[in-house]
Amino acid sequence: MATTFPDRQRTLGSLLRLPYQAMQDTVYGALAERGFDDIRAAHSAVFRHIDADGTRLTVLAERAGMTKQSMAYLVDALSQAGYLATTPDPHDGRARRVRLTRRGEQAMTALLELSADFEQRLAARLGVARMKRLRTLLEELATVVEPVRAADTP
Amino acid sequence: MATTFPDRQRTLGSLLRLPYQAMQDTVYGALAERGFDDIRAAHSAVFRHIDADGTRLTVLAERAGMTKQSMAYLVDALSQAGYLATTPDPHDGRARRVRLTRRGEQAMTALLELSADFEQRLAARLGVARMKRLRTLLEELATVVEPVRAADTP
DNA sequence: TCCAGTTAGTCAGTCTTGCTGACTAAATTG
DNA sequence: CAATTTAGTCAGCAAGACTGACTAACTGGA
Repeated sequence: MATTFPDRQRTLGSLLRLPYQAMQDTVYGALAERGFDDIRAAHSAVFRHIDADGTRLTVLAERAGMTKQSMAYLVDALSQAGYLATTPDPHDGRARRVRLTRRGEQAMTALLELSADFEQRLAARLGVARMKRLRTLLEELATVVEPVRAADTP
Repeated sequence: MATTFPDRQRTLGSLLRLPYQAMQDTVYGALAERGFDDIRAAHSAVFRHIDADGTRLTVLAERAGMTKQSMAYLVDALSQAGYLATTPDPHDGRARRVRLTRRGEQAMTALLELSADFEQRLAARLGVARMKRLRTLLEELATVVEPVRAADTP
């Protein structure tokens, strides 16, 4: 018999991870089926943070909370796959602006659609009202997370 | 000016990821400060799924949703660091039972404590009632995720 | 009972995604 | 204008996941 640890209740972490993982798997799986099979979850760090009129590599890295080398790696892959184009920054000879190509925009649209889809399917089972409350609570949680995190090392 | 994409509202995914990441960082950071500095977030796949009287490698892998090779890698690292001990299964000469050592139990206790701590600090800011509602909704969400995921490829 | 098939785990190699450190070239500032 | 900062690149490393091919041990049916 599996003697489970007695006091082991689900941590908040696992409650957050479960739906997050499921969503990732489903959304990126579906994205691949739609023909965007060279986009992986890690690449979302770019899509999430890029502006409509282009963004510098360093800014992308900052926003994503990673090193510029790591961001460069992601941008490189997406560029080679045709989702991004980089142009030199007219105001700064060192910098390059990273922009979405048309195909990049299509990918991002698909990504947002599929995410909304997944959420809607969850809402259909959970109840729309509940999903709305959940969303609201998560948004409130977001505003509260950073202070707690910062208070970590006083 | 950063011309953000107009219709970009937060996806459910990012709402889940933000607190999850923060919690991971905080909890595993604090765990390191308590002297368990050789335990990384990936190792939680073991702690989460191991039973008090030991568990087979393959079972751990199944529960964690990963290959047995990957799980073996994690178990190996934790064994070398003294958190796990493996004994041959008396009923099956092929199998090994993986168990927590005393130190392993201490680590797991710390892990659960620190997780509860973090949740409590969030609750203090969010309000206990809200945190309770959030938890309930996340638990309900969990029961609903698998069906939706399965319905993915009909 | 024995042999065919399944199961537990290992070995070897690969890929993805992050990191650090050292560097060049361009911009900024005192 | 020299010193410093900033943007990005190059090279190398590590963790954590994967696949494929394998050995040893168990199991069920003829």
